[in-house]
Amino acid sequence: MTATHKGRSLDRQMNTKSKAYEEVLGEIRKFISKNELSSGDKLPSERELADQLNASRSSVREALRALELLGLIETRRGEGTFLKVYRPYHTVGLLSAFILQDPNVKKDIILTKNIIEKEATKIASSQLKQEDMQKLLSILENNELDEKQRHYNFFMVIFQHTENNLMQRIWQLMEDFSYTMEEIGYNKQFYIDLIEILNTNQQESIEYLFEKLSR
Amino acid sequence: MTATHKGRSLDRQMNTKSKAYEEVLGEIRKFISKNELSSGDKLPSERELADQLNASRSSVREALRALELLGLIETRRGEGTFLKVYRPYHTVGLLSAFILQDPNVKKDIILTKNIIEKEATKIASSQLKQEDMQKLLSILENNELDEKQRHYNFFMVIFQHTENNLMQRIWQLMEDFSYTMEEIGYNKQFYIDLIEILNTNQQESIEYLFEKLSR
DNA sequence: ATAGTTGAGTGGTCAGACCAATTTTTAGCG
DNA sequence: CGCTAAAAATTGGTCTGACCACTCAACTAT
Repeated sequence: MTATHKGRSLDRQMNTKSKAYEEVLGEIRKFISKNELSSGDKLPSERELADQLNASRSSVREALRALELLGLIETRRGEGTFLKVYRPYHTVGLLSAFILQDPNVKKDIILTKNIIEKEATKIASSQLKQEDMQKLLSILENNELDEKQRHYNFFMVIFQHTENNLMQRIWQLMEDFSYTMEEIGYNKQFYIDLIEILNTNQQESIEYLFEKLSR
Repeated sequence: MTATHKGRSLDRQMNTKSKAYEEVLGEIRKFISKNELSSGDKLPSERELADQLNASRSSVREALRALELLGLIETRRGEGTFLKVYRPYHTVGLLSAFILQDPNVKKDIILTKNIIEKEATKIASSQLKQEDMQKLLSILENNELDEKQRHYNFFMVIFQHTENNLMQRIWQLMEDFSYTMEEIGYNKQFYIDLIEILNTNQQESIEYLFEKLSR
């Protein structure tokens, strides 16, 4: 009875029965790395992808829509699909509406974010120049920024001097999640102290300053 | 009822010309909050949603797939779609996979992983009991483990005492990625020293021990 | 009462058809 | 030859309808 059996070409085992759109996701990732695409570059069209990956256009679209919602790609009707600079703020609103208030997750995010900020500051401390300090000060003095924006901009400057993109991305993501929840600590004095420490190059005090936040 | 005019029922303004799947996303969110659904609860079927939201099943699926990729829902063929406990870990993993295309992220991974291991150790240090120390020792003495496995098992014990799932998840992810690249540092003496430090409760030395690795 | 069958419901995937916006090509004119 | 305007091709956006594979509950025959 032949059992036609046409499903995905490669379900090497039963255990890896991934869905079509997940495989498409993986293939797109491979394609990006193989061709060394970066933000702004164009991806093949949906029809082309479907053809090359041996999947239907619907499946390809499911993968692309998911990527779009995550903010990794941008699609322009009539033009195509493009890689995007990852900017988190977009997805948050939607996400937070779905997220149930799990206090454990909240605590993890705050703690981990705090650690990453501390380490980033330690790394960046030797790289910050006088103009960077000026930039940090002007962020503090800019009264048009609310607390969240101030924090984000402040540490954005710092992360840019860590030369560690991965850490910055992880941080941005957590910043994103914590955007909707009331942050703890981080009063204005914290930033002032931090700038002072950076100015006088007392790197050992960074640890101490951040430690105070956790309590 | 007029019935003609079939485009999206509500494009409140021209400026908010959202796509169908985005509106579906919003409608699903409303549905969830209106019916006070929480994790484990079942969503209407795809066909039902398509019908109620006046959209095609394709559009509904694009929205659902995006939610699934975000880790907000879970689908079981033959059963239905269910709300899931939200875990940011999933998203972190997903994003990282796309971020790691950059060739010089290798360095970033090693550095970041190192930082996380250090901080996790500091956090866990006060939680580790005598039996845990015994476990760590036995991992070191198990000659059936290769370097990678030893490292993984060793820190897995430590991360289990941090009570920070997010951090552990991030670490595991980076472990995965670094699996194919030759690791630096981490000779056997490192673990021995670390155990000694933990035994004698010299938490200040943790920082120093890890610092040596980076050079 | 039990075991086996059947059928309805659900997600997974696909093919094909239009529409709408944009780009590229072509045709036409000066 | 050069420019502009129309036509064609390309691309994303949406919808319809069709199967398949899987799950579960109702039904049936033993």
